[in-house]
Amino acid sequence: MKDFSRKLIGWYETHRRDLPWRQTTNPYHIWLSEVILQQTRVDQGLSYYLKFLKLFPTVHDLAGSSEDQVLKAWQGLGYYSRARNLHHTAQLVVEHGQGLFPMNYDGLIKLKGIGPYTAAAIASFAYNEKKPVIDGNVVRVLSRIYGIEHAIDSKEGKNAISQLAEEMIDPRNPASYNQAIMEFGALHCTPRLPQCDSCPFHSSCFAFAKKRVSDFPFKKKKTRVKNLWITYFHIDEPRYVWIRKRGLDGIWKGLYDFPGIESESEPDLGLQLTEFLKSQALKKRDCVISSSEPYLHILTHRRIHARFIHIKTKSKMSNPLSDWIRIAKTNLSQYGVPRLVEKYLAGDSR
DNA sequence: AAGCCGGGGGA
DNA sequence: TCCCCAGGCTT
Repeated sequence: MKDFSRKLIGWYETHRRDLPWRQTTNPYHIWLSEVILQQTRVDQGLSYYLKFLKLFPTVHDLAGSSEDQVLKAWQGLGYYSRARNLHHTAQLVVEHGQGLFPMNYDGLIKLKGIGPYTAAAIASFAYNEKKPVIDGNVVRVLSRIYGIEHAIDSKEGKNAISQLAEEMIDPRNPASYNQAIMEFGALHCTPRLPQCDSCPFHSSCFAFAKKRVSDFPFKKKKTRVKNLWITYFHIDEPRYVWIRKRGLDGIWKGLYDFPGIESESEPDLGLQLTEFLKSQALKKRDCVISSSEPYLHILTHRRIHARFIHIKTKSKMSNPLSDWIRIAKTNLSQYGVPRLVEKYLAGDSR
């Protein structure tokens, strides 16, 4: 619909925020910004975008770094698979594309970490290809205006939205249209308290006409939260500290933390400490032991109850597990750690 | 289709 | 508290 695009882009031109990734058509810059902004607010991602451009000015710099360096730079932003995929894709682009990104949506979406949204964003912003972006903002705007009565996390809901998005995109200005509809959702047609009174689509919005704005969009499922208890052993030798790299497929994969024990019910701290000391043949009189206050770390799908047991000792561990790493304390800051550990280290790690 | 993956902000 | 954020991957 031509009128929709005209009004939308008109709104955008007067209300748009001045954001650095809107000043460029460089696919590397666009890709970086889009991955950083996946499930992440602009306010939260902006400083990371600037930091990444400074640390890794080109895709060659990113590819030439280590995954650990990328994860360290990503520390605190969450969803760390994004950082691992970013590094992987940078290396692939350098090795198989001479540092050039694929020139269209179909090529982009084959890359790790680039799904339908990100491929459409890069294709439209960098190449002006006519592919509609469908993010949380777009879903909200379209579902309200058209009154989508299907759950947006169902197949029917997704089909309805993507069909509408295809019809609505402005073939003359795909890049501007995509920027505009996302910005409109982010600033005007917000999840709560949208500014319907001053909305340019006031008279053509189904949800507003029916006084059902808060009904759209809706989901069928909500994620449920599981409790997780972690007991960390902060083994503090005079010049060294033990850490471990998190592997497998769980939370914080690729980051570092302390050796520890995880459980889905509340553990017996005294027992865990006793068994730890026994396993390392440590005598209590050879250590200074203190326990941190409990840390409650709230995530979307987890409530993590963490406790840091600080064990100051001059003894060397007699039986470290295979994934433990002994590093100089002065090097600890080079390792990417979860926010939880970062907070502990910044606070009462004495 | 459903589950999993972080961290933070707004109401 | 609850919901959501310029989503994507795995099972």
